[in-house]
Amino acid sequence: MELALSLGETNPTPFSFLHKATQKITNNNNNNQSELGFCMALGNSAFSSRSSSSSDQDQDKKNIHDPSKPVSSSSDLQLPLQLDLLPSAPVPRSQSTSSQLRFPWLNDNLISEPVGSKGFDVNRLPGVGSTQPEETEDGVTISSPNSTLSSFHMDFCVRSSSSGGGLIRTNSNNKREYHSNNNNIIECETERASSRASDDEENGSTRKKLRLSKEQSAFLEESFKEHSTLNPKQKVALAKQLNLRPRQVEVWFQNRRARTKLKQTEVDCEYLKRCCETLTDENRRLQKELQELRALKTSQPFYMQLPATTLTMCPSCERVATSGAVTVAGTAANSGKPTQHRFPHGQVGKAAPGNLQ
DNA sequence: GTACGTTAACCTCTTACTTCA
DNA sequence: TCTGAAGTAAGAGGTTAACGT
Repeated sequence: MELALSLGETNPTPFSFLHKATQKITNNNNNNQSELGFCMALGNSAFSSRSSSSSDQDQDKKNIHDPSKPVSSSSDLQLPLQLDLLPSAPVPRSQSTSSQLRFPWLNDNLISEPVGSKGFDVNRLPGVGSTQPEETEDGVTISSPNSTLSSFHMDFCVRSSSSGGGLIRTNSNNKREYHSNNNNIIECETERASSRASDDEENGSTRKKLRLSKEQSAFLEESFKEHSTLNPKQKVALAKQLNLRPRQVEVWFQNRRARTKLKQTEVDCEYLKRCCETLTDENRRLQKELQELRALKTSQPFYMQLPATTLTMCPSCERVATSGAVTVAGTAANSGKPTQHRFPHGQVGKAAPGNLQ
């Protein structure tokens, strides 16, 4: 993390990640026919442009120009990584967990569906015969919210976290829950499921709340590290992989970006607070120095007859060489030669002409 | 080349719901 | 058991860029 603070200055910054931001602000100021007054930027030093593949050009363009985007992955510094979310070879049904487990409400038609492509998940109703839910282009399942499926009671617990499209989770009470496609949760060994289902049936208008499984979240998180935005292909692939609707993946990424931004804003805020405090202290110190110098000016007018050319600033610590240096410089100024001040950092500063006011 | 409408992607704000202390 | 805070999925509305006419 680097912080760059530029006051009334448009010089190139050593902070590479600031270049774009500074440029942007400068451009804005140019439009206003005024110079940049204050520029402060905070960010990850890893910000850098990256080449983009043709397929991801649009997304990458956005990624590059948005400094708010987190750059946590190595892919931001390397060649673009093609995110292939589809398994290289489809897992045969016989190897999948769901093939070994049959939910009581699943008929053979559904069982014969490939796991990854179709079937039963938190968003899709397991269709029964011709009553299969319609799926829109977006993958949105149009189905009755008042499915009776959720009223089934799980008489067994499944080891798999995701099986047959439905989601098996372990809740805080160490009870397994089955998240059916209309978001009702069926618990193992509890009566809660049926009561909840009946609640849902009572007010079918209430919005169902899906809770992504840890595995789904982790997978999405990994994908987010690679790309904070998704192109349509990636979105669909990811949705397929996780048995979610593309819309859900889209929303997750939106919320994830918002969360990242919020956190970054908090960090920025904290940092700016500290910077503000530092600058306030510095300002106080400089005011004090100025007062001292003014006092010196009034008490020792002899020196002030000399050109007030001796106030220098250490380029390293940016501290003004104080009264001692002034005295030396002033004396040297008698000889008309520029004064050399040895700063504690080993640099040698040259006294620049200027007025002490 | 410019203006205008459409569309898709994204952002921000908000709501509804879950979880946890 | 109740309650409030925090976290989060999802909806709504606005903005912006790309594209076609």
